[in-house]
Amino acid sequence: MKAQDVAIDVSQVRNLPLFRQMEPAALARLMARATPRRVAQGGLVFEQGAEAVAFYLLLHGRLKVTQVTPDGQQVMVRVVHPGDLFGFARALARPDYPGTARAAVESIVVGWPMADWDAVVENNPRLAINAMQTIGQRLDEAHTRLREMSTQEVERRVAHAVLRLAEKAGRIEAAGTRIDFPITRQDIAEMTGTTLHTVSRLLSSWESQGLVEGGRQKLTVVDAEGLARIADPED
Amino acid sequence: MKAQDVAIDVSQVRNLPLFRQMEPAALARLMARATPRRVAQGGLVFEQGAEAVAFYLLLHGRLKVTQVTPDGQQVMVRVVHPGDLFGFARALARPDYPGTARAAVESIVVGWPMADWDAVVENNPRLAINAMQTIGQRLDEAHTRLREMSTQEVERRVAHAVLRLAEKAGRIEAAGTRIDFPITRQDIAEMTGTTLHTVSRLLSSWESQGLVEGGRQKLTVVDAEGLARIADPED
DNA sequence: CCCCTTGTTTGCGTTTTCGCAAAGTGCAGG
DNA sequence: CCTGCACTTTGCGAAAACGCAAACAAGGGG
Repeated sequence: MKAQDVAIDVSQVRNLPLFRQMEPAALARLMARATPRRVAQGGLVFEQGAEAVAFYLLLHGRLKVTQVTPDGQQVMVRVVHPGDLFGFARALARPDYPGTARAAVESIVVGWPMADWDAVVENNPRLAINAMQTIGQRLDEAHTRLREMSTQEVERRVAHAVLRLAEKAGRIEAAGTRIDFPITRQDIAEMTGTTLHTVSRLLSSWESQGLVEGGRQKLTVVDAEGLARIADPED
Repeated sequence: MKAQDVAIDVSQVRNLPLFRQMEPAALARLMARATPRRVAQGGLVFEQGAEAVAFYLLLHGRLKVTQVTPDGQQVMVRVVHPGDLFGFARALARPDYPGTARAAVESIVVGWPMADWDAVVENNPRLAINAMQTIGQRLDEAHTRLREMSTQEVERRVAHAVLRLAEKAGRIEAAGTRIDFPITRQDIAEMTGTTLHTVSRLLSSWESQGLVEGGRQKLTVVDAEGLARIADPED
Protein backbone atom coordinates (compact mmCIF):
# COMPACT_ATOMS: atom_id res chain seq x y z
CA MET A 1 0.00 0.00 0.00
CA LYS A 2 1.47 3.34 -0.99
CA ALA A 3 1.31 6.72 0.61
CA GLN A 4 -0.39 8.02 -2.50
CA ASP A 5 -3.38 5.82 -1.78
CA VAL A 6 -4.56 8.31 0.77
CA ALA A 7 -4.06 11.99 1.31
CA ILE A 8 -3.57 13.30 4.83
CA ASP A 9 -6.03 15.94 5.74
CA VAL A 10 -3.96 18.14 8.03
CA SER A 11 -6.85 20.34 9.00
CA GLN A 12 -8.60 17.28 10.37
CA VAL A 13 -5.60 16.40 12.49
CA ARG A 14 -4.96 19.86 13.84
CA ASN A 15 -7.92 19.75 16.17
CA LEU A 16 -7.10 16.48 17.87
CA PRO A 17 -6.47 16.72 21.61
CA LEU A 18 -3.17 15.00 21.01
CA PHE A 19 -1.86 17.92 18.98
CA ARG A 20 -3.49 20.65 21.03
CA GLN A 21 -1.29 23.70 21.54
CA MET A 22 1.36 22.41 19.19
CA GLU A 23 3.01 24.94 16.90
CA PRO A 24 1.71 24.62 13.35
CA ALA A 25 5.26 24.39 12.03
CA ALA A 26 6.14 21.52 14.34
CA LEU A 27 2.91 19.77 13.46
CA ALA A 28 3.59 20.17 9.76
CA ARG A 29 7.09 18.76 10.20
CA LEU A 30 5.64 15.84 12.09
CA MET A 31 2.98 15.09 9.53
CA ALA A 32 5.56 15.22 6.77
CA ARG A 33 7.17 12.12 8.21
CA ALA A 34 3.91 10.23 8.52
CA THR A 35 2.85 7.47 6.19
CA PRO A 36 -0.87 7.08 5.62
CA ARG A 37 -2.29 3.65 5.04
CA ARG A 38 -5.65 2.22 4.16
CA VAL A 39 -6.67 -0.97 5.91
CA ALA A 40 -9.46 -3.10 4.55
CA GLN A 41 -12.16 -4.50 6.83
CA GLY A 42 -10.70 -7.44 8.68
CA GLY A 43 -7.16 -6.40 7.78
CA LEU A 44 -4.33 -6.09 10.31
CA VAL A 45 -2.39 -2.95 11.20
CA PHE A 46 0.01 -4.99 13.30
CA GLU A 47 0.11 -8.35 14.97
CA GLN A 48 0.82 -9.43 18.52
CA GLY A 49 4.47 -10.29 19.04
CA ALA A 50 5.69 -8.59 15.86
CA GLU A 51 8.56 -6.14 16.13
CA ALA A 52 7.15 -2.70 16.88
CA VAL A 53 8.36 -0.78 13.82
CA ALA A 54 5.84 2.03 13.85
CA PHE A 55 3.28 3.86 15.96
CA TYR A 56 -0.01 5.03 14.60
CA LEU A 57 -2.90 7.42 14.68
CA LEU A 58 -6.34 6.31 13.57
CA LEU A 59 -7.84 8.84 11.21
CA HIS A 60 -10.92 7.04 10.12
CA GLY A 61 -12.65 3.76 10.84
CA ARG A 62 -12.52 1.52 13.86
CA LEU A 63 -10.01 -1.02 15.16
CA LYS A 64 -10.23 -3.86 17.64
CA VAL A 65 -7.09 -4.55 19.65
CA THR A 66 -6.94 -8.08 21.02
CA GLN A 67 -4.46 -10.22 22.89
CA VAL A 68 -4.19 -13.97 22.91
CA THR A 69 -3.16 -15.54 26.20
CA PRO A 70 -0.49 -18.27 26.32
CA ASP A 71 -3.27 -20.82 26.72
CA GLY A 72 -5.06 -19.61 23.64
CA GLN A 73 -7.86 -17.49 25.02
CA GLN A 74 -8.58 -14.15 23.44
CA VAL A 75 -9.15 -10.87 25.25
CA MET A 76 -10.18 -7.57 23.72
CA VAL A 77 -7.93 -4.91 25.13
CA ARG A 78 -9.72 -1.97 23.61
CA VAL A 79 -11.47 -0.45 20.66
CA VAL A 80 -9.54 2.25 18.83
CA HIS A 81 -11.64 5.20 17.77
CA PRO A 82 -10.78 7.93 15.25
CA GLY A 83 -8.23 10.35 16.68
CA ASP A 84 -6.72 7.75 18.99
CA LEU A 85 -3.01 7.09 19.11
CA PHE A 86 -2.14 3.38 19.23
CA GLY A 87 0.72 0.95 18.86
CA PHE A 88 3.11 3.12 20.88
CA ALA A 89 5.01 0.12 22.22
CA ARG A 90 8.12 2.26 22.55
CA ALA A 91 6.44 4.31 25.23
CA LEU A 92 5.98 1.11 27.20
CA ALA A 93 9.63 0.19 26.65
CA ARG A 94 8.58 -2.86 24.68
CA PRO A 95 10.27 -4.09 21.52
CA ASP A 96 7.11 -5.79 20.21
CA TYR A 97 3.41 -5.12 19.95
CA PRO A 98 1.54 -6.55 22.92
CA GLY A 99 -1.62 -7.06 20.88
CA THR A 100 -3.12 -7.37 17.43
CA ALA A 101 -4.90 -4.43 15.79
CA ARG A 102 -7.59 -5.45 13.31
CA ALA A 103 -9.86 -3.16 11.32
CA ALA A 104 -13.50 -3.69 12.20
CA VAL A 105 -14.42 -1.56 9.21
CA GLU A 106 -12.35 -0.11 6.43
CA SER A 107 -9.97 2.26 8.17
CA ILE A 108 -7.31 4.84 7.52
CA VAL A 109 -4.29 5.11 9.78
CA VAL A 110 -1.13 7.17 9.66
CA GLY A 111 2.09 5.69 10.94
CA TRP A 112 5.48 6.98 12.02
CA PRO A 113 8.68 4.98 12.31
CA MET A 114 9.01 3.85 15.91
CA ALA A 115 12.59 5.13 15.84
CA ASP A 116 11.14 8.63 15.65
CA TRP A 117 9.25 8.25 18.91
CA ASP A 118 11.94 9.42 21.32
CA ALA A 119 12.94 12.32 19.12
CA VAL A 120 9.34 13.35 18.59
CA VAL A 121 8.74 13.33 22.31
CA GLU A 122 11.97 15.15 23.12
CA ASN A 123 11.45 17.84 20.51
CA ASN A 124 7.77 18.44 21.12
CA PRO A 125 7.30 18.98 24.83
CA ARG A 126 3.70 19.94 24.31
CA LEU A 127 3.07 16.73 22.41
CA ALA A 128 4.89 14.81 25.14
CA ILE A 129 2.44 16.11 27.72
CA ASN A 130 -0.51 15.33 25.50
CA ALA A 131 0.78 11.85 24.74
CA MET A 132 1.30 11.24 28.42
CA GLN A 133 -2.28 12.25 29.07
CA THR A 134 -3.42 9.89 26.38
CA ILE A 135 -1.55 7.02 27.98
CA GLY A 136 -2.76 8.18 31.35
CA GLN A 137 -6.35 8.06 30.22
CA ARG A 138 -5.73 4.62 28.87
CA LEU A 139 -4.48 3.69 32.33
CA ASP A 140 -7.55 5.21 33.89
CA GLU A 141 -9.79 3.17 31.61
CA ALA A 142 -7.89 0.02 32.46
CA HIS A 143 -8.37 0.72 36.16
CA THR A 144 -12.05 1.31 35.61
CA ARG A 145 -12.37 -2.03 33.92
CA LEU A 146 -10.32 -3.70 36.65
CA ARG A 147 -12.59 -2.20 39.26
CA GLU A 148 -15.62 -3.43 37.38
CA MET A 149 -14.21 -6.89 36.93
CA SER A 150 -13.36 -7.05 40.61
CA THR A 151 -16.60 -5.93 42.08
CA GLN A 152 -19.43 -6.28 39.62
CA GLU A 153 -21.35 -9.26 38.39
CA VAL A 154 -21.41 -10.04 34.71
CA GLU A 155 -24.66 -8.29 33.87
CA ARG A 156 -23.45 -4.92 35.15
CA ARG A 157 -20.11 -5.27 33.37
CA VAL A 158 -21.77 -6.02 30.08
CA ALA A 159 -24.19 -3.12 30.54
CA HIS A 160 -21.27 -0.76 31.18
CA ALA A 161 -19.40 -2.05 28.15
CA VAL A 162 -22.39 -1.59 25.88
CA LEU A 163 -23.03 1.91 27.15
CA ARG A 164 -19.40 2.84 26.62
CA LEU A 165 -19.53 1.52 23.08
CA ALA A 166 -22.71 3.45 22.39
CA GLU A 167 -21.10 6.61 23.70
CA LYS A 168 -17.83 6.22 21.84
CA ALA A 169 -19.09 4.67 18.66
CA GLY A 170 -22.81 5.30 18.57
CA ARG A 171 -24.81 6.59 15.65
CA ILE A 172 -28.28 7.93 16.27
CA GLU A 173 -30.97 6.04 14.42
CA ALA A 174 -34.71 5.88 14.58
CA ALA A 175 -34.71 2.91 16.94
CA GLY A 176 -31.99 4.29 19.19
CA THR A 177 -28.21 4.49 19.27
CA ARG A 178 -26.62 1.98 16.98
CA ILE A 179 -23.06 0.72 17.56
CA ASP A 180 -21.43 1.94 14.41
CA PHE A 181 -19.28 -1.07 13.51
CA PRO A 182 -19.76 -4.82 13.30
CA ILE A 183 -19.56 -6.33 16.76
CA THR A 184 -20.24 -9.89 17.80
CA ARG A 185 -21.42 -11.32 21.12
CA GLN A 186 -18.02 -12.96 21.23
CA ASP A 187 -16.38 -9.52 21.05
CA ILE A 188 -18.46 -8.25 23.94
CA ALA A 189 -17.63 -11.37 25.90
CA GLU A 190 -13.92 -10.74 25.32
CA MET A 191 -14.30 -7.17 26.50
CA THR A 192 -16.06 -8.08 29.72
CA GLY A 193 -14.35 -11.30 30.68
CA THR A 194 -17.26 -13.62 30.20
CA THR A 195 -18.50 -16.08 27.62
CA LEU A 196 -20.34 -15.75 24.36
CA HIS A 197 -23.24 -17.67 25.85
CA THR A 198 -23.73 -15.45 28.83
CA VAL A 199 -23.64 -12.32 26.67
CA SER A 200 -26.17 -13.79 24.31
CA ARG A 201 -28.48 -14.66 27.18
CA LEU A 202 -28.19 -11.16 28.61
CA LEU A 203 -28.84 -9.41 25.32
CA SER A 204 -31.83 -11.65 24.64
CA SER A 205 -33.21 -10.79 28.02
CA TRP A 206 -32.61 -7.08 27.51
CA GLU A 207 -34.18 -7.23 24.10
CA SER A 208 -37.33 -8.74 25.54
CA GLN A 209 -37.38 -5.85 28.02
CA GLY A 210 -37.09 -3.35 25.18
CA LEU A 211 -33.70 -2.06 26.29
CA VAL A 212 -31.73 -3.00 23.18
CA GLU A 213 -32.19 -4.41 19.74
CA GLY A 214 -29.82 -7.07 18.53
CA GLY A 215 -28.97 -8.76 15.31
CA ARG A 216 -26.11 -10.39 13.54
CA GLN A 217 -23.06 -8.26 14.37
CA LYS A 218 -25.45 -5.46 15.20
CA LEU A 219 -26.48 -3.81 18.41
CA THR A 220 -28.69 -0.83 19.07
CA VAL A 221 -29.29 0.73 22.46
CA VAL A 222 -32.97 1.58 22.62
CA ASP A 223 -33.30 2.63 26.23
CA ALA A 224 -30.03 4.02 27.51
CA GLU A 225 -31.55 5.07 30.83
CA GLY A 226 -32.85 1.59 31.43
CA LEU A 227 -29.47 0.11 30.65
CA ALA A 228 -27.79 2.64 32.91
CA ARG A 229 -30.06 1.50 35.72
CA ILE A 230 -28.75 -2.02 35.24
CA ALA A 231 -25.18 -0.76 35.08
CA ASP A 232 -25.52 1.35 38.23
CA PRO A 233 -28.47 0.33 40.34
CA GLU A 234 -28.03 3.04 42.91
CA ASP A 235 -30.93 5.52 43.34
CA MET B 1 5.62 17.36 59.28
CA LYS B 2 8.54 19.47 58.17
CA ALA B 3 11.10 19.03 55.45
CA GLN B 4 13.75 18.92 58.11
CA ASP B 5 12.32 15.66 59.39
CA VAL B 6 14.09 13.78 56.67
CA ALA B 7 17.12 14.39 54.52
CA ILE B 8 17.04 13.51 50.84
CA ASP B 9 19.81 11.20 49.83
CA VAL B 10 20.46 12.36 46.28
CA SER B 11 22.91 9.58 45.52
CA GLN B 12 20.13 7.11 46.21
CA VAL B 13 17.83 8.85 43.79
CA ARG B 14 20.35 9.25 41.01
CA ASN B 15 20.25 5.59 40.05
CA LEU B 16 16.51 5.28 39.69
CA PRO B 17 15.31 4.33 36.21
CA LEU B 18 13.08 7.38 36.32
CA PHE B 19 16.07 9.71 36.40
CA ARG B 20 18.28 7.70 34.08
CA GLN B 21 20.28 9.82 31.65
CA MET B 22 19.20 13.03 33.30
CA GLU B 23 21.80 15.73 33.63
CA PRO B 24 23.05 16.00 37.22
CA ALA B 25 22.37 19.73 37.22
CA ALA B 26 18.77 19.26 36.14
CA LEU B 27 18.31 16.52 38.70
CA ALA B 28 19.75 18.70 41.43
CA ARG B 29 17.41 21.51 40.45
CA LEU B 30 14.52 19.10 40.54
CA MET B 31 15.38 17.70 43.94
CA ALA B 32 15.75 21.18 45.33
CA ARG B 33 12.05 21.72 44.86
CA ALA B 34 11.10 18.42 46.48
CA THR B 35 9.64 18.12 49.93
CA PRO B 36 10.46 14.97 51.86
CA ARG B 37 7.92 13.57 54.24
CA ARG B 38 7.80 10.74 56.68
CA VAL B 39 4.58 8.74 56.86
CA ALA B 40 3.83 6.54 59.83
CA GLN B 41 2.51 3.03 59.39
CA GLY B 42 -1.16 3.27 58.51
CA GLY B 43 -0.83 6.95 57.65
CA LEU B 44 -2.13 8.49 54.43
CA VAL B 45 -0.09 10.20 51.75
CA PHE B 46 -3.26 11.28 49.99
CA GLU B 47 -6.88 10.33 49.91
CA GLN B 48 -9.24 9.39 47.12
CA GLY B 49 -11.15 12.38 45.78
CA ALA B 50 -8.86 14.97 47.38
CA GLU B 51 -7.48 17.71 45.17
CA ALA B 52 -4.25 16.51 43.62
CA VAL B 53 -1.82 19.06 45.01
CA ALA B 54 1.39 17.07 44.68
CA PHE B 55 3.00 14.09 43.00
CA TYR B 56 5.36 11.79 44.79
CA LEU B 57 8.26 9.41 44.72
CA LEU B 58 8.53 6.63 47.27
CA LEU B 59 12.01 6.53 48.74
CA HIS B 60 11.55 3.99 51.46
CA GLY B 61 8.78 1.80 52.76
CA ARG B 62 5.70 0.43 51.08
CA LEU B 63 2.31 1.89 50.18
CA LYS B 64 -1.01 0.36 49.31
CA VAL B 65 -3.15 2.28 46.83
CA THR B 66 -6.83 1.48 47.08
CA GLN B 67 -10.05 2.72 45.54
CA VAL B 68 -13.52 2.55 46.95
CA THR B 69 -16.30 1.97 44.47
CA PRO B 70 -19.51 4.02 44.62
CA ASP B 71 -21.24 1.07 46.24
CA GLY B 72 -18.63 0.85 48.96
CA GLN B 73 -16.45 -2.03 47.85
CA GLN B 74 -12.72 -1.64 48.06
CA VAL B 75 -10.20 -2.56 45.38
CA MET B 76 -6.43 -2.50 45.69
CA VAL B 77 -5.10 -0.77 42.63
CA ARG B 78 -1.46 -1.44 43.31
CA VAL B 79 1.36 -1.65 45.78
CA VAL B 80 3.93 1.13 45.56
CA HIS B 81 7.51 -0.01 45.97
CA PRO B 82 10.59 2.11 46.71
CA GLY B 83 11.65 4.07 43.63
CA ASP B 84 8.13 4.21 42.22
CA LEU B 85 6.51 7.45 41.13
CA PHE B 86 2.90 7.79 42.25
CA GLY B 87 0.08 10.26 42.58
CA PHE B 88 0.74 11.84 39.18
CA ALA B 89 -2.91 12.67 38.64
CA ARG B 90 -1.93 15.59 36.45
CA ALA B 91 -0.52 13.17 33.90
CA LEU B 92 -3.95 11.60 33.70
CA ALA B 93 -5.54 15.02 33.32
CA ARG B 94 -7.38 14.57 36.58
CA PRO B 95 -7.88 17.26 39.19
CA ASP B 96 -8.16 14.75 42.06
CA TYR B 97 -6.48 11.57 43.26
CA PRO B 98 -8.28 8.52 41.96
CA GLY B 99 -7.23 6.44 44.96
CA THR B 100 -5.99 6.49 48.51
CA ALA B 101 -2.30 5.88 49.30
CA ARG B 102 -1.72 4.37 52.73
CA ALA B 103 1.62 3.39 54.27
CA ALA B 104 1.78 -0.34 54.96
CA VAL B 105 4.95 0.30 56.92
CA GLU B 106 6.65 3.49 57.98
CA SER B 107 7.61 5.16 54.72
CA ILE B 108 9.48 8.11 53.32
CA VAL B 109 8.17 9.94 50.29
CA VAL B 110 9.26 13.08 48.49
CA GLY B 111 6.65 15.28 46.90
CA TRP B 112 6.56 18.03 44.29
CA PRO B 113 3.81 20.59 43.81
CA MET B 114 1.52 19.29 41.12
CA ALA B 115 1.76 22.68 39.44
CA ASP B 116 5.37 21.84 38.66
CA TRP B 117 4.43 18.75 36.68
CA ASP B 118 3.98 20.33 33.27
CA ALA B 119 7.07 22.46 33.60
CA VAL B 120 9.12 19.53 34.83
CA VAL B 121 8.01 17.45 31.88
CA GLU B 122 8.54 20.24 29.37
CA ASN B 123 11.97 21.14 30.64
CA ASN B 124 13.29 17.64 31.11
CA PRO B 125 12.66 15.74 27.90
CA ARG B 126 14.66 12.80 29.17
CA LEU B 127 12.56 12.66 32.30
CA ALA B 128 9.42 12.97 30.18
CA ILE B 129 10.37 9.85 28.28
CA ASN B 130 11.18 7.98 31.47
CA ALA B 131 7.97 9.09 33.12
CA MET B 132 6.04 7.98 30.09
CA GLN B 133 7.67 4.59 30.30
CA THR B 134 6.75 4.41 33.95
CA ILE B 135 3.13 5.12 33.14
CA GLY B 136 3.39 2.76 30.21
CA GLN B 137 4.58 -0.03 32.44
CA ARG B 138 1.75 0.73 34.80
CA LEU B 139 -0.58 0.32 31.82
CA ASP B 140 1.07 -2.94 30.91
CA GLU B 141 0.58 -4.25 34.43
CA ALA B 142 -3.04 -3.21 34.38
CA HIS B 143 -3.54 -5.09 31.11
CA THR B 144 -1.87 -8.14 32.56
CA ARG B 145 -4.25 -8.10 35.47
CA LEU B 146 -7.20 -7.54 33.16
CA ARG B 147 -6.13 -10.51 31.09
CA GLU B 148 -5.84 -12.61 34.21
CA MET B 149 -9.18 -11.50 35.53
CA SER B 150 -10.79 -12.26 32.20
CA THR B 151 -9.41 -15.68 31.58
CA GLN B 152 -8.18 -17.28 34.77
CA GLU B 153 -9.99 -18.82 37.67
CA VAL B 154 -9.42 -17.44 41.14
CA GLU B 155 -6.72 -19.87 42.24
CA ARG B 156 -4.41 -18.94 39.37
CA ARG B 157 -4.98 -15.23 39.89
CA VAL B 158 -4.13 -15.44 43.55
CA ALA B 159 -1.04 -17.51 42.80
CA HIS B 160 0.12 -14.88 40.32
CA ALA B 161 -0.52 -12.08 42.77
CA VAL B 162 1.43 -13.81 45.54
CA LEU B 163 4.34 -14.55 43.23
CA ARG B 164 4.44 -10.93 42.09
CA LEU B 165 4.45 -9.73 45.66
CA ALA B 166 7.25 -12.11 46.54
CA GLU B 167 9.25 -10.88 43.59
CA LYS B 168 8.67 -7.18 44.20
CA ALA B 169 8.66 -7.18 47.97
CA GLY B 170 10.22 -10.44 49.04
CA ARG B 171 12.87 -10.88 51.70
CA ILE B 172 14.79 -14.14 51.78
CA GLU B 173 14.40 -16.01 55.03
CA ALA B 174 15.17 -19.49 56.23
CA ALA B 175 11.68 -20.79 55.45
CA GLY B 176 11.48 -19.10 52.04
CA THR B 177 10.65 -15.68 50.64
CA ARG B 178 8.72 -13.54 53.05
CA ILE B 179 6.47 -10.72 51.86
CA ASP B 180 8.20 -7.80 53.49
CA PHE B 181 5.22 -5.82 54.73
CA PRO B 182 2.01 -6.56 56.60
CA ILE B 183 -0.56 -7.97 54.25
CA THR B 184 -3.96 -9.41 55.04
CA ARG B 185 -6.07 -11.98 53.21
CA GLN B 186 -8.46 -9.15 52.62
CA ASP B 187 -5.70 -7.23 50.82
CA ILE B 188 -4.98 -10.16 48.56
CA ALA B 189 -8.69 -10.55 47.89
CA GLU B 190 -8.89 -6.90 46.88
CA MET B 191 -5.93 -7.35 44.55
CA THR B 192 -7.38 -10.35 42.78
CA GLY B 193 -11.05 -9.55 42.70
CA THR B 194 -12.27 -12.24 45.04
CA THR B 195 -13.31 -12.55 48.66
CA LEU B 196 -11.45 -12.82 51.91
CA HIS B 197 -12.93 -16.28 52.41
CA THR B 198 -11.79 -17.71 49.12
CA VAL B 199 -8.26 -16.40 49.65
CA SER B 200 -8.16 -17.86 53.13
CA ARG B 201 -9.28 -21.23 51.83
CA LEU B 202 -6.67 -21.21 49.09
CA LEU B 203 -3.82 -20.23 51.39
CA SER B 204 -4.85 -22.89 53.88
CA SER B 205 -4.84 -25.47 51.15
CA TRP B 206 -1.46 -24.29 49.86
CA GLU B 207 -0.06 -24.32 53.35
CA SER B 208 -1.08 -27.95 53.80
CA GLN B 209 0.72 -28.69 50.54
CA GLY B 210 3.87 -26.99 51.81
CA LEU B 211 3.79 -24.23 49.21
CA VAL B 212 3.45 -21.28 51.56
CA GLU B 213 3.44 -20.41 55.21
CA GLY B 214 0.83 -18.04 56.53
CA GLY B 215 0.14 -16.13 59.67
CA ARG B 216 -1.52 -12.98 60.84
CA GLN B 217 -0.63 -10.35 58.24
CA LYS B 218 2.27 -12.57 57.21
CA LEU B 219 2.95 -14.63 54.15
CA THR B 220 6.01 -16.60 53.12
CA VAL B 221 6.45 -18.37 49.82
CA VAL B 222 8.12 -21.68 50.59
CA ASP B 223 7.96 -23.38 47.21
CA ALA B 224 7.94 -20.79 44.43
CA GLU B 225 8.18 -23.43 41.69
CA GLY B 226 5.17 -25.22 43.05
CA LEU B 227 3.20 -22.00 43.18
CA ALA B 228 4.30 -21.14 39.66
CA ARG B 229 2.90 -24.47 38.51
CA ILE B 230 -0.45 -23.46 39.91
CA ALA B 231 -0.17 -20.03 38.32
CA ASP B 232 0.74 -21.41 34.90
CA PRO B 233 -0.15 -25.05 34.52
CA GLU B 234 1.33 -25.44 31.07
CA ASP B 235 4.18 -28.02 30.75
C1' DC C 1 -1.00 -9.92 82.37
C1' DC C 2 -5.53 -9.91 80.68
C1' DC C 3 -8.91 -8.26 77.43
C1' DC C 4 -10.56 -6.68 73.22
C1' DT C 5 -9.99 -5.66 68.67
C1' DT C 6 -8.64 -7.23 64.37
C1' DG C 7 -7.62 -10.79 61.48
C1' DT C 8 -8.22 -15.81 60.21
C1' DT C 9 -10.30 -20.35 59.52
C1' DT C 10 -13.91 -23.35 58.19
C1' DG C 11 -18.61 -25.34 57.29
C1' DC C 12 -22.60 -25.18 54.48
C1' DG C 13 -26.31 -23.75 51.49
C1' DT C 14 -27.08 -20.71 47.49
C1' DT C 15 -26.21 -18.25 43.46
C1' DT C 16 -23.92 -17.17 39.47
C1' DT C 17 -21.72 -18.42 35.64
C1' DC C 18 -19.70 -21.73 32.87
C1' DG C 19 -19.42 -25.51 29.45
C1' DC C 20 -21.36 -28.53 26.37
C1' DA C 21 -24.73 -29.55 23.00
C1' DA C 22 -27.82 -28.74 19.52
C1' DA C 23 -30.79 -26.17 16.82
C1' DG C 24 -31.84 -21.74 14.45
C1' DT C 25 -30.80 -17.79 11.17
C1' DG C 26 -28.82 -14.02 8.45
C1' DC C 27 -25.78 -12.95 4.87
C1' DA C 28 -22.20 -13.28 1.36
C1' DG C 29 -20.46 -15.58 -2.52
C1' DG C 30 -21.04 -18.65 -6.07
C1' DC D 1 -31.49 -18.29 -6.18
C1' DC D 2 -29.09 -21.54 -3.45
C1' DT D 3 -25.78 -23.01 -0.16
C1' DG D 4 -22.62 -22.92 3.53
C1' DC D 5 -20.37 -20.52 6.96
C1' DA D 6 -20.39 -17.71 10.75
C1' DC D 7 -22.98 -15.97 14.20
C1' DT D 8 -26.73 -16.52 17.50
C1' DT D 9 -30.04 -18.60 20.63
C1' DT D 10 -31.46 -21.66 24.19
C1' DG D 11 -31.65 -25.68 27.39
C1' DC D 12 -29.62 -28.15 30.95
C1' DG D 13 -26.36 -30.02 34.24
C1' DA D 14 -21.97 -28.98 36.67
C1' DA D 15 -18.72 -26.34 38.96
C1' DA D 16 -16.75 -22.41 40.93
C1' DA D 17 -17.15 -18.95 44.03
C1' DC D 18 -19.92 -16.29 47.10
C1' DG D 19 -22.20 -15.03 51.42
C1' DC D 20 -23.52 -15.92 55.90
C1' DA D 21 -22.42 -17.60 60.30
C1' DA D 22 -19.76 -18.86 63.92
C1' DA D 23 -15.68 -20.16 66.15
C1' DC D 24 -10.99 -19.37 66.70
C1' DA D 25 -6.14 -16.95 67.19
C1' DA D 26 -2.76 -13.22 67.73
C1' DG D 27 -1.05 -9.26 69.48
C1' DG D 28 -1.40 -4.48 71.17
C1' DG D 29 -3.25 -1.41 74.76
C1' DG D 30 -4.77 -0.68 79.17
